[in-house]
Amino acid sequence: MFKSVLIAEDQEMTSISVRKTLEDLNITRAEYTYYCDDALMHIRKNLQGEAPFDLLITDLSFEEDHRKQEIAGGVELIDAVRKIAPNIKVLVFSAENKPALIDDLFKKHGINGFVRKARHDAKDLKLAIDALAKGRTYLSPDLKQSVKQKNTFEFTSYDITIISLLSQGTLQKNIPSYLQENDIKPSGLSSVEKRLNMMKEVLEFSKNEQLVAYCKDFGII
Amino acid sequence: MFKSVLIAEDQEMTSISVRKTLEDLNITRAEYTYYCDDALMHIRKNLQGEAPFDLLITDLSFEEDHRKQEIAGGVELIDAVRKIAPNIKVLVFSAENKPALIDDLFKKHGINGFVRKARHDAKDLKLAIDALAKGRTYLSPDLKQSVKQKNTFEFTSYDITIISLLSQGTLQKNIPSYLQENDIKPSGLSSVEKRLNMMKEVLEFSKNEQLVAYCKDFGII
DNA sequence: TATCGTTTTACGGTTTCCCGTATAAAAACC
DNA sequence: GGTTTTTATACGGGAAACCGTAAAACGATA
Repeated sequence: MFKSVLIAEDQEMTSISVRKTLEDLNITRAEYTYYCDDALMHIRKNLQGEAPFDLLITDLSFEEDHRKQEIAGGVELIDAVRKIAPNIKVLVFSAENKPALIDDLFKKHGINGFVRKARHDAKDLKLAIDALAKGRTYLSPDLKQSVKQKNTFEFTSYDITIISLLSQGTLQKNIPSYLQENDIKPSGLSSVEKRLNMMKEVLEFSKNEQLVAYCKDFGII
Repeated sequence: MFKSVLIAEDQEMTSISVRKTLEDLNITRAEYTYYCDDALMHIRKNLQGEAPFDLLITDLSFEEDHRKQEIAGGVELIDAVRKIAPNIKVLVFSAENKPALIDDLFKKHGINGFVRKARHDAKDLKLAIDALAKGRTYLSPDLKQSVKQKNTFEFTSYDITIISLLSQGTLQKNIPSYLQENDIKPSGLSSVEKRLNMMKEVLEFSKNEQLVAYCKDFGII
């Protein structure tokens, strides 16, 4: 089992229950921070000490307040931590439930587990910590299907660029000039139209507004 | 101080910390439910008993699962509870931070306190319970300003209908026929255009796609 | 280099959207 | 009841988006 755990969570109430959960698992050495910057600092400080952290439990969204932070959210914190402590296990504890996003966390940010803040999250969290301690990964049961099934369509970065521009108010006919300036190819208006049509056909949409709504819902943009 | 408290909260972790908070305040008689229907049942059952509940602490959003529920969310629960137990104090504990919505809770649904799930929510919750016990109302400090200032733009149900239709792929020119079928007035195309223009002007947008993205971001649709 | 196949771009016609103005209806006021 | 003010609808010209087709550019291969 883990010897030393760090909790990065800005909600006091949730932080308290996570600590209590650790106590239940007989993990006595746990520290907690309410800010991402503090979390990174704690980890850095204990790197060479007698008891470096072997598990980080972190939220994804942290609220801004008067204290200016270098690290804005959980994803950036994970990347920063991984750079200085590659072997620490990372368990994300968040209310997020967008499959595309969670998939990314495992594949691109190398997290070891994800527990969603939901009905049985206390039990879930214990199971997750246990699984991670045994070298396995963990994903909340209610998410397992949705992440696997790879929701219908794989958006390329090109697609995301186009839809983002639309959602920011860029005129379709002005997208080519933006693409050229950023050396993105193809940049022709017809190519943009073609790609949009293709996306809409696959997803059975007829309007750009639907695409934007869809991408917002699944955290793609 | 309160004698008997009921907690309606679907997240196990949060429910645990709320119970712990009550213990800290020496409130020993607390029950908890993970579903709205159960909460109403508990209150109804204890109405005539020796210790009817004098405080309800409830979340707003409850997730659906296999158990079919009559009461879908916190707002409906509050209304239902108020009908059978007009004197119970109601404290909402939620991550919600839309000023318009919170304002409504106090004015139209007669809640006594609102604590936002945020950085200092544990301290906040204790202060709130104490305030309510003394017959006062309570609102999280970070919300006090924003509720007053009624931020940005107030979407009417008419606005939301229009933007929802767009996000579902309805052609703008077909919106009038939908509005007529549902007896929504005004139903003219010009009126729809006018309203869309007005929204875009206020929010400094130029395209419908931006409106859809904005409404998705703030949970308006 | 020539040829084939694919991808990208250019162009034109049609539909939809955008926006201003004019008319019609309703509400408020005297 | 009549007038003013506000609100809703109708219409039309121009811009943007949509969609199919044709031409051009590109890549791989021989």
